[in-house]
Amino acid sequence: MKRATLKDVAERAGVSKATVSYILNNADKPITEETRLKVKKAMEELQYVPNLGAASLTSKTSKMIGVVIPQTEPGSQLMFQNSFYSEIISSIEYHARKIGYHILISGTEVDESYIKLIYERNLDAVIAIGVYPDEFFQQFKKIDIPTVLIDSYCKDEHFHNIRIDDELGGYMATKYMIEKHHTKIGFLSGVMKEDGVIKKRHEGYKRALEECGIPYDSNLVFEVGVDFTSGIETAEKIVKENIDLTGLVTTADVLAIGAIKGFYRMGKSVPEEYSVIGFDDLEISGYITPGLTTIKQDIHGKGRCAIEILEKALEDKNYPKQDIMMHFEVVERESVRELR
Amino acid sequence: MKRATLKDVAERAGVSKATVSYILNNADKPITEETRLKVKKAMEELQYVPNLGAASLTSKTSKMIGVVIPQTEPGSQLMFQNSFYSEIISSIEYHARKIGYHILISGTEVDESYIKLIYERNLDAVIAIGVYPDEFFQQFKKIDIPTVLIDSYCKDEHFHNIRIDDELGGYMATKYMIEKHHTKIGFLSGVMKEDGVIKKRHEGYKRALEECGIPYDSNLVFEVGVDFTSGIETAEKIVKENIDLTGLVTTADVLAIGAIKGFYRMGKSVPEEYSVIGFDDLEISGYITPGLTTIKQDIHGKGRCAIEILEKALEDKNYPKQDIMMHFEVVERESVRELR
DNA sequence: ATGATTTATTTAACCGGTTAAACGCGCGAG
DNA sequence: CTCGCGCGTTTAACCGGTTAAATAAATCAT
Repeated sequence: MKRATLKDVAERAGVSKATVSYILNNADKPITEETRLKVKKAMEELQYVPNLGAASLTSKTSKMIGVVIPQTEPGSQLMFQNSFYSEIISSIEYHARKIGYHILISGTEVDESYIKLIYERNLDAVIAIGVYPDEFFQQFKKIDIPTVLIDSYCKDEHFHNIRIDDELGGYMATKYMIEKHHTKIGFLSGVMKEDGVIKKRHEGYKRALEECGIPYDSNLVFEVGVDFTSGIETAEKIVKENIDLTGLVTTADVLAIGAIKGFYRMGKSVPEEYSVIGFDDLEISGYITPGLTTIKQDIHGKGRCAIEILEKALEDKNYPKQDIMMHFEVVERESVRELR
Repeated sequence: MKRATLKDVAERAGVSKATVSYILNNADKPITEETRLKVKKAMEELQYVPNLGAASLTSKTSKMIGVVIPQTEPGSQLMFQNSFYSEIISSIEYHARKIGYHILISGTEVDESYIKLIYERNLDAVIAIGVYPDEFFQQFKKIDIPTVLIDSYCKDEHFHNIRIDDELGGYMATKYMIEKHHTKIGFLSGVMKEDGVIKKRHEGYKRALEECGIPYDSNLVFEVGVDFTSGIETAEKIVKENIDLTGLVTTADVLAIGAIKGFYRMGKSVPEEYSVIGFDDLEISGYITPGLTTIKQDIHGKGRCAIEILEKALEDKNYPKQDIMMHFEVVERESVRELR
């Protein structure tokens, strides 16, 4: 009652293992229709399922793609602190499955041990989401497998890149506030890393202000963490310290949602007293009250695109490195009020 | 510049492959400290990383655990429609990693192809979250690997089970409403399956009503889907049709959040005009406005517990089947108002 | 001193596939 | 009639480990 192997199939069909293997992989070998049928029948009868692990031993391809996401808090149990990750991973998994790959998600602390995972499991490709220390990318360069970086701002042409024009995103969000006649606009973000997503958005924020003749005030910039709590605390601080602003541009929906909560806790309401604009457009953002006005990224598109690139790169070693810029747009809901 | 294999290590250390293998696996074999050191040194120098795929060929253990989640919408790209899944998976991944396992998440449509995944990848164990058709469990019984069912209500003693007392959960939520002096209490849930989670909670809802002398009214029971939209639509319907209730007991936070949105859209506010209680306590639930009063499940505990069971079951084939009942409690926030 | 044990290590078969090379065969060309 | 060739299939080595069994050396009991 044991599980059938390729050998069993071969014996039952009265052919050699090689023939079965060729048929299994639709290899480019001449096979009689008759033999093919015999073998297919045997597979059917034995309910044969190939052992991918064994196959990968010689074929050197595991049909698995690694997905790396940053571990903000080392040792944290929460892999998906930010729904952005779960949404993008949903999409990656879906499209990977369509082309016969499985994904292996790494909640690994970012260190050599991730490279280890690639070796251990013989991963065929990697998708890394987010910003990492340069050293991390150096390690990846050594292993020569197709790698897609999403939102990384790594300039190395050794990798495929998918990102958005973050500067423009920051600009658009700020501009939107200004169009609603806000002039005292804060900027709430995670910590800015050199050449990171957040820094770019911050530049866009500054450009929009400048363009409209609004002086930049560093007291209105809040560099915290990318989580609900940071949003709450900042909003509370704004109210408590009576910081003079009416609009808040944020770099993540979780920050915006937190800020709304913080204002509310201090007895202030959104958008009546404070306007808030998010970034990402998480699924939840349309369902909170008030609905969050935000910069909608095509999160699912990013996942799909990553797999599309890998599909080509996996079959053609010389597939040129891609640098994809995704589209985004403002979605208007209720968290920003038009002044006057 | 190729990657080192066990054979390379053996040669460099001047011992046989077997010795290296024994050392690698901390096998219960007598090995001189001297040899061990030599081998460790060689591994170090060659930066040896074992190939788990090759190992699993003979050892029959892949060090991978499959995680199945229900695909509500067939063909849906969204694997984590409900954050409940991403939260529990975070926890599973974290604890699995601690004991040296990786997880393989299946967004597979639930059919024979999942069983196929188990075979293909030689999975060592499976964790299935949610309710499935009986036929699905029958398939799992055939493959003899440790299986933990979370929230399944499958009575088969062939599996380990982790769940909560859903009847009591429904009861507590309803009772809570009643204690706040609500008497017209609706029940908003996903579709009830025979012996499913929702049915049990519904029974608890009825028991609480009965116990307090409140007549059960099937017009106040809304069996929809477990998603934001269903929540919104139901709330809108309640207002539009002027259905007479002041409190809404829901079976999921996403439903509750949707309902709050729906009420708001119809110009009604929570908790002033309608009180809503959720179920799960997702991370977001504490951060929306108003904060969601809900039945807090120990989501992370469920994940941890699943891995704890598997750890034991994997090392002891005769480890008895567990049936764990997790704890839960009401967390009070702002979505329920005390009447009068 | 001898046989029995124990300790440390090696041998070699095996896991379930893949794949380069070899093989037998029928057929058309010379 | 023989040679060369393409077709369909098989042979056998190999991938990178594991592990039962064998072996060699050291320790012990008698």
